Amino acid sequence: MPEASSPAGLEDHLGYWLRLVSNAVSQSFARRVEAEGVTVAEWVVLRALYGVEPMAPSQLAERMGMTKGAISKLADRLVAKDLVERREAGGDGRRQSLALRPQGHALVPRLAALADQNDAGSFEGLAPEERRELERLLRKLAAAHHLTAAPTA
Amino acid sequence: MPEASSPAGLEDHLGYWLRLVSNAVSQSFARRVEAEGVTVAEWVVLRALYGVEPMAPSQLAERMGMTKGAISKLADRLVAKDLVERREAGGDGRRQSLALRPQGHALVPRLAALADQNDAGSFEGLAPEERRELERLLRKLAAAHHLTAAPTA
DNA sequence: CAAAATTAGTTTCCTAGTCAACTTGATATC
DNA sequence: GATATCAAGTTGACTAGGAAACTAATTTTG
Repeated sequence: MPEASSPAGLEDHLGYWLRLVSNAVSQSFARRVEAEGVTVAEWVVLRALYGVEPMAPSQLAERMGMTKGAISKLADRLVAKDLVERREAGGDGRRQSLALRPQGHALVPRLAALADQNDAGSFEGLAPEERRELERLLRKLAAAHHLTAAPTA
Repeated sequence: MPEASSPAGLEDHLGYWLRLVSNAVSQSFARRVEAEGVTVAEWVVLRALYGVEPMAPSQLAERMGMTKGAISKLADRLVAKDLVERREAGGDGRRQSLALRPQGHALVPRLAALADQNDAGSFEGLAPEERRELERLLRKLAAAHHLTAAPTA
């Protein structure tokens, strides 16, 4: 606990530790997936599109907590890499839907393996029950903040 | 648990939940400090310089896990805002040191209060003992990854 | 002590986001 | 049915950071 008279320090905030560890884990994962030519955000999109019906950009934006502008550019990059395909959706000329192309579909399991490895490496410092507890706490916070996030399932 | 045959989903990774919650907490904090005209990274620098001897940019870079290039620009912005001062350090013409200017010093307690509020709001979904446990786990991970981070003390 | 290597910080180019203005298509209202 | 409004996506200006080339000052080495 800090002295009564001094302002709270960085280390006194849970948010600080969260950001510190999260950034390290994400950077580690970014380095891994870079070898497959994609970014973390691109992995999230690819996985979200895997094994489900084609999805609207706006839906992705909501799930990923990104703006529609960001998704638009992200989709551009994935299309340029031939991993994802844009289609006109339904009768509505505005709506489109994004779907995996074969190359993108094939990539998902490899990226998932990298994610598995990264998780294993990043959290090996915790005992199994600690990992479970961490997950429980994080999920609880996500729920409390209505971070509905990726159903992928 | 995912089916044996399907690749792991986003939700199956602890890193995913960590990033999700961390981003939400950081964005929330970013919105708060914006009212004081600074960014989260700037708060970290200001707090790190508060109540200690002037510090070299390279030292800050290491503590914050940022490149020296990033710190150089960050320092530029803080100097432009008159919150921080650059000095030539010691006899070595290369080294410099960064120190708070009065305005910067005065700002720290106000930003610390915002950080307190943000932490309170972000983690109110957890019981006190859960918060302590989360902090313990995060610190343990930080230590395991040699994220020595900010001593501020 | 001159030349080479090293170190601290800066700068340039690039990437990936946000925000807000814009375009275009659909819907609602009069 | 013309017009106003709304919704989906795109675009452009801007921001923050990383990587690597660069500058300048010090230190090491021959």
